[in-house]
Amino acid sequence: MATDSRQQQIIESALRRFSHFGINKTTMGEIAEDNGVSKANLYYYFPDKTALVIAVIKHLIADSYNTYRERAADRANVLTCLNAWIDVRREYFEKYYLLHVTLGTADNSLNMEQLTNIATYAQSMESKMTSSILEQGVQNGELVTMDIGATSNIYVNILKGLAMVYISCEMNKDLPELGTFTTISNQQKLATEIFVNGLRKQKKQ
Amino acid sequence: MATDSRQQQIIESALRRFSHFGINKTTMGEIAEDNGVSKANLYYYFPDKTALVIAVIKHLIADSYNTYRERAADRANVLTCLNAWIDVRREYFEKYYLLHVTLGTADNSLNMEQLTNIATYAQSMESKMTSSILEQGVQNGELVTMDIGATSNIYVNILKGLAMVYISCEMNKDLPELGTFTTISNQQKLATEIFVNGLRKQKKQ
DNA sequence: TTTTTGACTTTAATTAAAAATTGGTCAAAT
DNA sequence: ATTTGACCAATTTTTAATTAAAGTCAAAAA
Repeated sequence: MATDSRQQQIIESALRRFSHFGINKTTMGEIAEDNGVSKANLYYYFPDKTALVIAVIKHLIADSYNTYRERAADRANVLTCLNAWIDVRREYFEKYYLLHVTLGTADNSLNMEQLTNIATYAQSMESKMTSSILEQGVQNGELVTMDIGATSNIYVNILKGLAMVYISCEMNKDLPELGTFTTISNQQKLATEIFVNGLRKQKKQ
Repeated sequence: MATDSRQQQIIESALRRFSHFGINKTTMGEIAEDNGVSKANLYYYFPDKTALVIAVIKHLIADSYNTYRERAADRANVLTCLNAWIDVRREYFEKYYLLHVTLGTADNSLNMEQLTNIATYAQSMESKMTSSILEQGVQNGELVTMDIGATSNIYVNILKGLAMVYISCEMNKDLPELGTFTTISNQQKLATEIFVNGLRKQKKQ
């Protein structure tokens, strides 16, 4: 369908603006201009700005999971899988940093309830993906049996929390220092190593 | 010294106001009134508002460490020590929540650089305390040898990060739900259990 | 000398109104 | 089915006026 591909086109152009200038500083008029159509026409494809933002985020979620799957097809153990996932996370976080942070400081023109919902959805997707990695580890005999839902949930929150800790330090500046994203993923990997170790089944000697 | 005890008195009254109304909504005039002295006299004891805030925070840090030491004198293993520390953290965080959060959204009348410094100091103190717990665990033979500085550092950031994750959800409301603090400390304890497990030395069989 | 204060200055927060921008709508055109 | 110019309502941004609070100081009180 032509409508569908035009929607994709709009989503990608919106993503560019959101990640360059943030959500609030990107107007529907500008996005329309970028696509060579009128603002009114934009509203033929998306009912409101919130819907467009959500479409962009869902696009990003799907994209990052595809990237991970391509890359992690042959990873054998839990630690390498999680490290690969952390790398993907870092790349997307660094690339679309402004989109991420401006989600938290959104305009009143955006529907905060819907934005909260999509954030919850994103986290549940991440927890689901972590679950499947842990699940595999349990079935391999690599990890002890555990409450996989609760464990992956807390693991995701640990990653998220570590990112927040280091990002909050750079909040005064307009954009964070280049090294911050690397610092975050390094800390996340260090934490992951200890965390996975704590779930590891002891080899019988 | 009378001056010293008067300072202590001012610190305690300021702490009450800071934790009830936040730092920004507490004026030096009000603190002076609470102590039955003029505002000008307050500036005889503290050079500026920032200095008073810092004195209050240092008081709180010392107080919480004393509480921990009293309580954890006979704790034997690493996990119970860290859990005891998490409980102390929770009590102080809940009690002085508004002081904590208003530190991050401070007025321009406060010296942000000095405030950042005291926050860094607080974290280094916490890291030091965690270090001594881990150190003891290593010497007990309970934990493997490790880079204690780096490990305690990341552990403190995990605790801090988990708190940030759950607090950020309640940021829209004026004050967070009652259960949030319990949720945070429960998650912190769960993470701690896995974390300590990951540092545990394997018993020879 | 140490402590205290009233009166003062300066800086920052708050408020209110005006102007500009932007999200969103709709009938009509293609 | 798609597109648009013209339009409205709501929001943000700007500006200036007002208020309030941080911080100072010479002089008094202890």
